[in-house]
Amino acid sequence: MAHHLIHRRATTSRQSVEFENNGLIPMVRDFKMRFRRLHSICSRSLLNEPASHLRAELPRRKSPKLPSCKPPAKAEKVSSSDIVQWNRTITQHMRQGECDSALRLFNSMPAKSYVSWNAMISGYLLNGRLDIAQQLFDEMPQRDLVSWNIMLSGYIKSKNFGAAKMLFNQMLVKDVVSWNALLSGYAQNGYIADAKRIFDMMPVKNEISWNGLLATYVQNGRIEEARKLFESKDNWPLVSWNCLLGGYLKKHLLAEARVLFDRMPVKDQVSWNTIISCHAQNDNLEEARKLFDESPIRDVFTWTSMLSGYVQNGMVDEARRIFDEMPEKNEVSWNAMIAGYVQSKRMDLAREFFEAMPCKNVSSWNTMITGYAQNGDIVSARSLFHCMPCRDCISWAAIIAGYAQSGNSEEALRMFVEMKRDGGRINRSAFTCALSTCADTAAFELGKQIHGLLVKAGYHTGCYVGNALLAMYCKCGSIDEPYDVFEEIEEKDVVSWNTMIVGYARHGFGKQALQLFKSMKEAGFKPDDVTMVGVLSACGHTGLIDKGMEYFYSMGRDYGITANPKHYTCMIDLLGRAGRLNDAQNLMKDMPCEPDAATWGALLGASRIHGNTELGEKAAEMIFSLEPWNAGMYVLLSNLYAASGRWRDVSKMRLKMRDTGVRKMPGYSWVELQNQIHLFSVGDTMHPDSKRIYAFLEELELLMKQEGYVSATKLVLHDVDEEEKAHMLKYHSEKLAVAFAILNVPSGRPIRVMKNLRVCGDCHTAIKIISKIVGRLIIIRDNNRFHHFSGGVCTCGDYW
DNA sequence: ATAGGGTTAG
Repeated sequence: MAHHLIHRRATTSRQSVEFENNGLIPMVRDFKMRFRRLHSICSRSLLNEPASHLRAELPRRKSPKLPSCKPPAKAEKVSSSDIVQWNRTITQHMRQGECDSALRLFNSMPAKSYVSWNAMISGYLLNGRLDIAQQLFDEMPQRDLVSWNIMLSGYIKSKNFGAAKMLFNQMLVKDVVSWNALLSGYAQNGYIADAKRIFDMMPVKNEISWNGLLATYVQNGRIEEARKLFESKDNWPLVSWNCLLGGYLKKHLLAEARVLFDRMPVKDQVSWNTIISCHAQNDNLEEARKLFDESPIRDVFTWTSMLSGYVQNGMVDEARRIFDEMPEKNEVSWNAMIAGYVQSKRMDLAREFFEAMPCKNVSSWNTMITGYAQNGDIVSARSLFHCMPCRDCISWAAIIAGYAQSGNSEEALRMFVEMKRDGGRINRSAFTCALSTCADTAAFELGKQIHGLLVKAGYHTGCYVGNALLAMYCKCGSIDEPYDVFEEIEEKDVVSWNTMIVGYARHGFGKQALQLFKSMKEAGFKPDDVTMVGVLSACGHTGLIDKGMEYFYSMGRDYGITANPKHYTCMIDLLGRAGRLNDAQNLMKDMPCEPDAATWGALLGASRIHGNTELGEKAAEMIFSLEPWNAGMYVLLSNLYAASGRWRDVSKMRLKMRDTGVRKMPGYSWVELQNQIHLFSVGDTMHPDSKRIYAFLEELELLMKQEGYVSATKLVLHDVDEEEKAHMLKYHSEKLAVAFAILNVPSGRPIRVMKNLRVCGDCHTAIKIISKIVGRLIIIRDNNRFHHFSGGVCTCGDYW
């Protein structure tokens, strides 16, 4: 386990609140801040780079020849048209990524204007050098409004929204460009309501402002609001038409997109490309092809849209034809082709194209890594990951997912920690992956720390990440925290609701699950098959037999959901719990699909609880034929025999297991304590605290006897063979883990124990009483559900 | 000559 890897607890506090005062900050403060910043930048640059970029002189590296413009070397007076010419050249150089030669020009200018400085700043920002841009901005003798606006958008583009807001507030004069930039900052950071507020506050609006609000809605998936805004006004410029069209594309609203496209008064190449990919991505390749042929111009985007349309529809050979036909290819086209081969599991061809690709970028590497990982070749994925020239957050996410999916959770989490240490930005997908790995391995402590990082990154309100976070808490045995997470998800989808409902159900909180189901419908969501599994099992847990039946029989009519084996399993469970074994059997006979092992398992469980050995045997036979390797079922049947005193059959089962070569998976229970996993097996004496644990258990037994508890093992010992007897005399792993946790988890905090198998019945009874004696909440996760023991009762209602 | 809005791949 990798839990010891992060020792420091992540802070969950939000970043400090930023001030906002509409730019009415006194001059003095502005200068003081500026001075302090300037000072710190200067001393920093003395340590790192001797600011050669700024203090003029020529940078060390050789730069290409300068364009024709000759600087007037000896001129004493510089005409303004000369300065304009210089400025223009600086911009040209910057656009070609030639920062050094631009700087050389700048340094050799006999006279500079605002524009010269601004062009330099803007150029550095264009080339990703926020640090130098900032330094120049601070050093320039005077700034005009454009300087401020350049810096403002620079901060926003480099994801420094906090700095952007500060800068905006420091601006004494603002124009519509400044406001528009701020608006787009709010939009890009997902602050929809704030963006609207800014829009309403703007003293002057132009068409870019209107488009900014429209883009806010589109970028954040609020397509309905975007549509409403768009229809509220006429005369939108072409970009806005394209913007809404792009929104429809993202939401796969093909019909809406088509209507809008046909309504467009003017269409440019972007509009054609968008509508083509709209059709291509929505299984309408014929129409896409027609539009492709109709399109007045076909640029790389047009061709690539078509290509990726074929790829997305699994038509990799057609994609290849397009690829070969394309007059011009860029890295996106190559990557799409590689992705096509990856998807069709032709990794050798993907590799061939990858090797042949002249312009590999990070995405090409990422596609290959993801491909290898998804095709189960973690070794190749890993080797590409290690030799790629530069990694981004997607590369990390891909390798983390690869490890997680190949069952190597430990390595997956280790990579996450390493990625964090690497210092780069962690994207949503890496978070989601790491969280679901935590969920699978019940790495609660790490999961909570990741939650802290999520809040800092501002991702916790997002739907995908939020759902993963929610699932992590549910699967790690918590039920209050997930609800908080659930509430914080800003745009809940069906999965969010389902995760929460199923979470409640698995924890035995049937009432809450059904309440949430009600809210879900009120919120306008249409339940799907997963929702109904949650609802039906919640009904089972709460003993609402009739209600459950009603939901089961009406879900087709109300929501168009056909019952699958999972729904039937819930119903068998529900009827079984109520002792209605005949009804359960009849229901199974009525199933339109063949019952699977889980469904028979539910029947076996019901038979066991109600002591119906005959039915249990029948169910077990079915399970053995369907899943001969399912050791759990042999054990279950064996327990059923034991409960009815059929000891000979118990040993027969043992023989049968031996003959079929099925090995009972050894039972383990574990407790996570301060980033360490404490693992226990039956009768375990390996733990350093072993003596204390056993002494405590004996002490507990005395108290439990006073509560009327009689150990089931003591009752049946005389009929068990020697081996079994020795086994039963020992404490089961869950008891050891619970005792250890009571001794070590600070009082007031819940005790969480994980077990890889079903909780033993005797232990279940014992732990109920223990929860009462010690006055603690004990939560046990077994292989398929949660038990919350408190005050002598368990949320499973003694049926699991 | 410098600042604000839209489309394609992973």
